[in-house]
Amino acid sequence: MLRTHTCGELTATHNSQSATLAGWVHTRRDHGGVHFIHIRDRFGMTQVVFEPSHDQTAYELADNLRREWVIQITGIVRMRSSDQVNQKLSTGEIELVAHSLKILNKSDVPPFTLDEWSEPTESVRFKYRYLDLRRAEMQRNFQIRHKAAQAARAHLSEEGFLEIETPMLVRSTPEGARDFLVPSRLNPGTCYSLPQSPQLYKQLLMVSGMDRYFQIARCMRDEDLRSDRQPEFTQIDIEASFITEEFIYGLVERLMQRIFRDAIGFEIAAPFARLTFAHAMEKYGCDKPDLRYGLELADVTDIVKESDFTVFKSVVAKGGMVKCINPEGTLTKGDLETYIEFAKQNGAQGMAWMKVTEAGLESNIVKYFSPDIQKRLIERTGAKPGSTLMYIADRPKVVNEVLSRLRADLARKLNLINTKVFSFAWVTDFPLFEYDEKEKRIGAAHHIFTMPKAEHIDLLETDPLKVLAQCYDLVLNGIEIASGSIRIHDPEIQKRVMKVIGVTAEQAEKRFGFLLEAFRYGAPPHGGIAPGFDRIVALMSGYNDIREVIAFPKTASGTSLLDGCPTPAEAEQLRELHMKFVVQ
RNA sequence: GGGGGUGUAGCUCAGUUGGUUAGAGUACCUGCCUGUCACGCAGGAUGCCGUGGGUUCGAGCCCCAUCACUCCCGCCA
Repeated sequence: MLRTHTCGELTATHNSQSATLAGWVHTRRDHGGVHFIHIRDRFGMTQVVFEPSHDQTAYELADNLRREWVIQITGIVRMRSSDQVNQKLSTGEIELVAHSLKILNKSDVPPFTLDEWSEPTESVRFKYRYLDLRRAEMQRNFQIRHKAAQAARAHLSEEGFLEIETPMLVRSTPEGARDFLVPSRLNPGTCYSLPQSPQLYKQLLMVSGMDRYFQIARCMRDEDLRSDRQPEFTQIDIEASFITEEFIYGLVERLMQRIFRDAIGFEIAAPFARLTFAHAMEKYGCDKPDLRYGLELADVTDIVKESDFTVFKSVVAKGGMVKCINPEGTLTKGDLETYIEFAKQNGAQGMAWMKVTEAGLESNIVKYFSPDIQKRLIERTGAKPGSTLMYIADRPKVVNEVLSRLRADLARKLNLINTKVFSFAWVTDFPLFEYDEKEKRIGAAHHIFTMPKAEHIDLLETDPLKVLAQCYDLVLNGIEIASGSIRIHDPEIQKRVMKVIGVTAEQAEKRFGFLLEAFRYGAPPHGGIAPGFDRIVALMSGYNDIREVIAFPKTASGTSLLDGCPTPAEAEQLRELHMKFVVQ
């Protein structure tokens, strides 16, 4: 061992003992007659003092030290006087008086400083990610990530789940996200694909009688990226047999409690709130509402259609709706102009507003609303004097989209978000199908193996868009962090569902034949869920950007600034793969 | 695929209406200093103003194109 202790370990209890530390030079302070340095490793920092009276050789050598050099120091632990204690360091009560210094490695001048005050941009951080990861903040993030993974493993094991690996080279499926393809050398003209998720394999494991499966699984999707979407990401993939939705809710609530407790010492309350999809859309305008604040939407379609305001009336006449939000807090004329612009940019025709005062409603359109209608509007919205009613009238899709964004923006602007809270909610009772307006046809809302609600199965043929699914999302602070469903294990129901979305038996056979065949050999009822590990760790650590908790992330265009991938393939590689690139 | 933002010293940024030699902080180098801990003080070095083209007597600044990073929409069953 090149050290006797770590850099975060020495305290008053080690006073007068000899110790050897190894680590990086974090800072140096040359006082002429005495040198100080902070030596840093993953575990902390310790102040080292070089005094000529203690060791002339080490003192002179220390003069050459530079930031990020790797050194080994042996010395005596000494108490600092009370006025010299550094409260910010765990080792701040002591310092190491060096009598031997060995330079293990030098360093070029780093491109950015690794202290807590400098904020290099992402491009620089990603290019030198190995240096970025030396920063205390990043070291903390990956400790949290590690603890979260360990907690998930331990908890699921304790609940009887088996961790089983599924293949990375899999069959391409046409549904869902775009696949990454891996050409096969041994089979000219064919490709594997990288898994978008272990979905089909975990269902096969249920047919195999594994009963309870989990995997901390890497998933790859060749889609455009966002700050919360990387081309490869990690899920805590879970599947279980002979269960109902309630089992998943309880399991995941206990799992989340364990992860948050073990990783960041935070106790989260369970059971989590539950909202149906319909309720979420009505009150929040989206299927992943942030419940850290209220600001609920109110549907006033039935009230305003009796007004004389033609803008609202004509929208209602065309089958549209009118909803409003009533933020309390001061909104200036300028703010309202900004929000009208905001609404237009998000697809609305405009935005109407009324100020609520002690005397009633005020705005340039109030004259079109009778006193009775005004009273009913105030009642419906529960609006208090000082708040502002902001209306969007349009097709339901537009109204909800615009108002849910407006809601999020208002909450931020009016400082309504308690950032110390983790607000979990289950969103349930999603529709099984959705109508694709572009393709003019019905498609699966989740995936085609999702089980309809038992009481809605007979609607499959008569009114498929009314069929609700045994399908659930877990939302944390307005971000979807898990999604799952009870699966169809009955071939008859599977056929009926596929018929609704227009998949023929032949097409199904071609795409998922191996799964459907497996299901003919006694598939148990089963279901599962897949919490997004990166998102959970990011939120626990206080970020919205999952790149802060991924060791070597890609840029928004899917490249790596660190190693420069993707790179052109060598002609020889392509020849072996029986491939030719045709680049325009 | 569409829209927005950014690009100036190693790093983070400022740069006015187009006008002389492009600045600051920090990092870096040198010197001084025996109690600092984001040490201090003094001095020094550091620029393809993303790239290419254009307008102009003159461009960091205006115009066009392009690249990179980034955010949003589409996309992500």
